[in-house]
Amino acid sequence: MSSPVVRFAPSPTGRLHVGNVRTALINWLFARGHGGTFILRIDDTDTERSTAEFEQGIGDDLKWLGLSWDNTFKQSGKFADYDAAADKLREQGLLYACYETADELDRKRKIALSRGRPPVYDRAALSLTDAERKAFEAEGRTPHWRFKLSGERCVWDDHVRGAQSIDTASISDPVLIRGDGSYLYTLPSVVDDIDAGITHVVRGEDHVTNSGAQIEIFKALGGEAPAMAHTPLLVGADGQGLSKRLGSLSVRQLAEDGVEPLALASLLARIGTSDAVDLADSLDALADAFSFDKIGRAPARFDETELWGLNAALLHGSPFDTVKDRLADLDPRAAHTPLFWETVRENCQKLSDAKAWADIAFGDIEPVVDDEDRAFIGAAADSLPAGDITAETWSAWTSALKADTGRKGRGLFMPLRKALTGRDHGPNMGAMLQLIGREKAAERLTAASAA
RNA sequence: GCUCCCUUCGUCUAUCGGUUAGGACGCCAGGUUUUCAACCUGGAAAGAGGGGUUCGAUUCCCCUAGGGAGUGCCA
Repeated sequence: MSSPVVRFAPSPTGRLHVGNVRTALINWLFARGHGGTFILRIDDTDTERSTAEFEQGIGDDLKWLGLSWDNTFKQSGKFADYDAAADKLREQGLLYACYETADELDRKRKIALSRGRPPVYDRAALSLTDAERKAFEAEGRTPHWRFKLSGERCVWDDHVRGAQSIDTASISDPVLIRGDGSYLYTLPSVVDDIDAGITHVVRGEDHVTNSGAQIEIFKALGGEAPAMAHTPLLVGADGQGLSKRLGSLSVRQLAEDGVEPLALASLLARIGTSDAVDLADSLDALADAFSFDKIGRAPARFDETELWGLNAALLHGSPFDTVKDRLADLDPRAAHTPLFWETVRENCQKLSDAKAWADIAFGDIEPVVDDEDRAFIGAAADSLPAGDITAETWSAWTSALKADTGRKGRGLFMPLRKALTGRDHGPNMGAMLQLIGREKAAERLTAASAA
């Protein structure tokens, strides 16, 4: 395949959530895997709802995930191009003025529905006389403009869905220009796709009907429609649509909750595909493995439990150097020695979990001791080897305790763990003892045996 | 209502009419270990339901049920 050119086209009316960032990721992976170009297009034709803040936020979300773009532009700067395209359509008689109000259209839809008919626009405006048009304009109505669909079946070979066929007679002629003269997304998208030389339109399957109409617009504007790939949408772990939970599943929220970018990318790139969902080494590795024909046609389940599993796996394999700075921000004590991270990472699902272990290793804790272990802890306090605590201290100490007390296994180790860390689970005790240090260890053991 | 799409172990999926229906994650058990984790070994676990077509259906067709999407002067 010659280098593809793809685009991700969010509208800056909110932050990215897992659903649309997945579309961005798939576009990026496809481009990256084929030496192509990834364009970020800001669809801000809806000037009412679009904000510069959201635009910035979307960029931040993409960068956080690790997606960079080769080029970016905003639709709000290209109105002249859209005007020219609209003229071209008018010349062909494919763009016609309509005078119905939103309420009237709404009523027409309801009537059609109540009669068991599909709510397709009846093209009443097409048979308006000049006098009628003048009358409408005299009462102050400004027209909105619809594209005249051919009424034929629009077919294409979708990279994900296979052979597609949309009966354009069964859908309404799309409104391209609002009554106030502003553009809806339909026409600008096509104009920009032609202009940018987009070779593949990759988006969610909520757009398949749009594609039917837009392919006709591509043709009317003299362009050849790009290849199309419509991916199934995401559903929640319960199999239900994601829409109600979108707020909590924003990229920003997930990042704040401690999700690592590569964990999210690994999950989003693989769910709903025939590849196993596991942690990828890098985005590039994901790109190498990516292929449209691995994507299934059923909705893909986005399961947060799975995400956290990947997040933990990522952290467990992260070397100290890669997290040192963030650890220092979290708690300066956690970044002093690689031993700390190497010891506690196996017990972290998110990086911030290390904070609790730093408190246990370096702060003050409440030792935990069961009554029947009190004497044993007392003996342990007395036999703590003298001198600095090294990697060997723990095993020397516990071996001696084993010989002296006859305790072994869980009965030997668990009381020590609880007395030293205040918890019944946690990282390797040999290393924890080193981190805790002689002084604090002695204090805790004494406190536990006396309590 | 109408249109389109989908339905295989708990989950994501493989299977291009004939398979002991395979894999991954998860789960369970055993092993190892010092708890957790990791690791090793083993195990349980699936064709939504009903009709066809066929020598033979998970696979093809129809119906039903369930799910997703669309049906906007949103994108």
